[in-house]
Amino acid sequence: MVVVKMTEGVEWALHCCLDLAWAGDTPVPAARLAAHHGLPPAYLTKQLQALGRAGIVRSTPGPRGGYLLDRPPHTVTLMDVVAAVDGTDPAFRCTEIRADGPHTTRCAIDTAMARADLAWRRELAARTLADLDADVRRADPDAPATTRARLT
Amino acid sequence: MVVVKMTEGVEWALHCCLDLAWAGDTPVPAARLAAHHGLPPAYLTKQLQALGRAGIVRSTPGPRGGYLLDRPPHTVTLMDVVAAVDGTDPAFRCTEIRADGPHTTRCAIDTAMARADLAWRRELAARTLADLDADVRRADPDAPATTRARLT
DNA sequence: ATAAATCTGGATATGTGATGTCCAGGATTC
DNA sequence: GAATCCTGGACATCACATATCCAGATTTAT
Repeated sequence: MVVVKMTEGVEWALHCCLDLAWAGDTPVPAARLAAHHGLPPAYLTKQLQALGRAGIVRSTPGPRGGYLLDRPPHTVTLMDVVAAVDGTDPAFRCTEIRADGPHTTRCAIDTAMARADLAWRRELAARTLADLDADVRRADPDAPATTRARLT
Repeated sequence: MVVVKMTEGVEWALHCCLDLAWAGDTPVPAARLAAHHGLPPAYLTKQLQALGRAGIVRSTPGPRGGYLLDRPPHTVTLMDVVAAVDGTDPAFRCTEIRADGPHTTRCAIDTAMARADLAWRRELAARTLADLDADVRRADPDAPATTRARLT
């Protein structure tokens, strides 16, 4: 059992969420987002659909359609995005099944790993898209406007 | 790119470390450890060798040989074991390479992820084999002695 | 109405890395 | 010298992230 903490798809999804936050209420087609990041459109689509199912993003079909951020940036945590894309995988589960009788208590290793996993999630849940936006503006105040111009 | 992950090998390595702590100064052959957990011996060997290279475990060849824990349990953190088995992988690296000039500052997403990863590692570094031992004894005071008897 | 743009969701291919196996060599004990 | 056990590399296998494709549905624009 490999406990995967994060896939590349999360990184893309986060960048796109930030892009959509900057794009405001102008829908951005998946193809444009993909081109902006130099990503394969067909795969990015999957991440966007996952974000849609999680209620983070909304889509409108047809010409002038595309994706919109469906919640205020300060209400979308990084954990929300990770959960949407990588799934809300069960945390570390110790696979040990010793033949020493019924396990009444949880394996100590399992508990320790779950604690570390929780610390990781807590950190991700403590930061939102608005925080990322603030970080970017601090380093490069023009980035949001530039991105918006490129995407809309 | 899968960023941070944990392999099944870590779980096995941790169990074996605890087993060796209980076995005291009696060497335990890899084959016996594997049988005790119902694991493929040839693969467990790899984890044990990794632990050896990290200085967590020591081995003696020949009859009556096997593996020994090479450090006091309270000096071996879970992070040590994870690093030994899964490698000290570089933390999350944002792969984004936009064509908008040289990146002087680190990507905001990268920073946020690194922070979460650090929280995870810190939690693992805060717990040692001795802590696990204490947890197990609290739940089942006989477990260490039982395991020791089975392995030596 | 018709055409164009865009999303939806499933089927499927590809590639990487974890998992698992095997073997020839060397060290140690008896 | 024989048996036990570790070492390290080469190799096979398998799961899953990554990537692609396509037939349908939905909306906008003319």
